[in-house]
Amino acid sequence: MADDEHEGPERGTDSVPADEARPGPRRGAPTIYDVAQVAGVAPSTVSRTFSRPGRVNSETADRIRKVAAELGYRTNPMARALSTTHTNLIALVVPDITNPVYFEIINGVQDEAAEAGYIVVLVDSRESDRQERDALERALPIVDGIVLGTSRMSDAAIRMIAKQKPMVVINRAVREIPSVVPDNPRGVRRALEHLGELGHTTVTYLAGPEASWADGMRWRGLREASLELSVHVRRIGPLAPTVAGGIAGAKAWLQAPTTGVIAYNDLVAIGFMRAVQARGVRVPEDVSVVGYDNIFAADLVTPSLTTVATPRRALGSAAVRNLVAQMKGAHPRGGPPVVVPVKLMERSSTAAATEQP
Amino acid sequence: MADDEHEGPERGTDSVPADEARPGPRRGAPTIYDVAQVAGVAPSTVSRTFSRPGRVNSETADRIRKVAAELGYRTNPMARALSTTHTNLIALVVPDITNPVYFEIINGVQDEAAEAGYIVVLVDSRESDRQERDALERALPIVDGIVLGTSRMSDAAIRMIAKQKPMVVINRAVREIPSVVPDNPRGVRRALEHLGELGHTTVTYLAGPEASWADGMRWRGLREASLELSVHVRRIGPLAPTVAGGIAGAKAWLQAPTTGVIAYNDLVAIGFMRAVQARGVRVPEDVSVVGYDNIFAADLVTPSLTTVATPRRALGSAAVRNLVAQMKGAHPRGGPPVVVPVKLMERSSTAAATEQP
DNA sequence: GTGAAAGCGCTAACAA
DNA sequence: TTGTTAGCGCTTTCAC
Repeated sequence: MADDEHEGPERGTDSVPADEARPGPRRGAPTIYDVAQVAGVAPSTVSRTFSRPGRVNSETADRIRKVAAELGYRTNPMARALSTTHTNLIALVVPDITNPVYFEIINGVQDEAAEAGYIVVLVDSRESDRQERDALERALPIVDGIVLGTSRMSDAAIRMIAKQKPMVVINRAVREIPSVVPDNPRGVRRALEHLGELGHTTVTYLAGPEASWADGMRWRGLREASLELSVHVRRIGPLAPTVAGGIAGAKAWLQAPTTGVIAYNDLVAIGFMRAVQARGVRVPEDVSVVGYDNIFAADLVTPSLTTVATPRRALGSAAVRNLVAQMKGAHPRGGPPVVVPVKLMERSSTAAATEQP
Repeated sequence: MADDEHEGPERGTDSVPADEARPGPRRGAPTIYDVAQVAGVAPSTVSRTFSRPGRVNSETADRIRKVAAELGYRTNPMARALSTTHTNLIALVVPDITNPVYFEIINGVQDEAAEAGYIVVLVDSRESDRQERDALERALPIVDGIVLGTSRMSDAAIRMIAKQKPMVVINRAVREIPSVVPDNPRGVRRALEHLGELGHTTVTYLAGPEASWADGMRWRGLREASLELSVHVRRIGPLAPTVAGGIAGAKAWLQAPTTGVIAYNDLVAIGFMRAVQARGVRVPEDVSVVGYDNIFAADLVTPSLTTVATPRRALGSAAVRNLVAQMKGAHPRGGPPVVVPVKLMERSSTAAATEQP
């Protein structure tokens, strides 16, 4: 281990009491210049070794890598970013981390991003247009691309931002912007089919927030399916996409009950069930309810909730794949959204229709 | 709108078919030099205007800001980072985003970080020591500090990293490293007290993962409280901190039932309830169960779960406050952990003890 | 295949 | 208070 003697004194200096070295950037972290000097090559060669392997003789490269390892060299991301103008960061925007729907999306995004060598920056928009724009504005200059997971911003605002950085939108279609969405029409259709097969002739749709693109899609899909399947659908809402929203929906529903109910999402469905159960209405005996999303809690409540499972992890990873392609130079395809399939999870909150409650 | 004529031709060029302008860094984004020139000052003055307001004449500053606004100047974070060596990014490490326990922590961290002008980078360690180290290793060079939300790494590994960047640990105490933890001893004590008051004389503790620092704390707290309160405690485990873990725990518990059960966390409690209910055991009539954490689903299950609420949002924000102080130069205080209070939520899964089931 | 040198955009002494 | 001048560490032509 008789190293290059140049190292001697410096190492020695380095080993003063660690207490002295307060946390922070390592003073004198080795740079390409240090490596270059020890390896007896030019800095540019060291740079190439790490940024363009292959553009350098494999023997010199080996030597350089060895020296780098010995010196503990790590390429400085900021310096690299300054000259290349990309950071290997992507922003993931979600309206509310607290909403169980996003966990899996986050996971999908994380996984795929990690695989592609990107780090993700979380932007929580707190369900607010303003917050979302501000937070995004702050993150924008440091990221290479953006995944918009269910945005609350206007199409115009979204397009504005998409002009500045590659972007892909989840759970929403915005013209000219690549997007990936679950197969909502199919989802609500399956839900309605299921209820129809169980003999329900009229079902109530507990609608989501007015601004929700997905809600529009679902309601439309429901109406279309309604015709084909000759099941009547009614609509209550708009409702907040939460347990509280479901409770509010229940109040309205009690005025004019139906034997079947399809909710905007699982949270609403759960709120609805609790509220009607509290009034003595039995689920599924008196009313069958179908949720949407298949969140974790759907399988925990009593009765367990029949629901349309959206492939949220797939949504997240598909989005990142698309984004990475864009960042690698592919032109953003303004085509139709990528749609990923959904699946009906039949559980215990639905049963054959009996008489009107 | 007769702008500076210099802009004319370039703007024109800029408005060619948008398809041509592939997404990416705005070509020729204005720099401090552009602003300086137009404002008739030196670049350094522009720099100061934004990085050290106050160190520049307020009139010139106004003028500069005006020009900057007109030109659409935005300071380049990468360039700034390169010369200052800090990025205004902090890393938040959580073992599993999917675990409901972390949502609120994430929120607390996000809020406090935003307030302090930091952006958070999410590092999901997938409950794996390896993954955590790798991911952290990647994020390390670009962040100014780290919040470790329930780490799976060894104390030594943690200390290693803390040498490089300011850090604060949540849910765990590591010597020499600032940390913030919930009042676990108090939490389990309250749980046991509650059960004791209800007449339970023997309770089973459904233990968490072996590697869990919190589990150790809770078990220890339980044993101590057991003496004082003269309630017998038994232990089953280690168990995975999941619904599945709870189901496994139920199997063991059925061999030797007790009228009271305290679970490592809510997920375990929920799994336990489901499993014993499936065997015909009634909750709370036959067995009272207390969870830990008060996750969202705790109030959704049947019966709703009595549980110890940990102030997770407070945990997150306290951690960031401490971290920011460190990054601002305060020496990391190796003192005792900051402990935040917990609270017992009495719901429907606990009731007076009857005979042994 | 490798080296020399010019930036990337900003901050930070040091002068004036 | 403001200007001048070096860098920060890396990438990237352009020669050799």
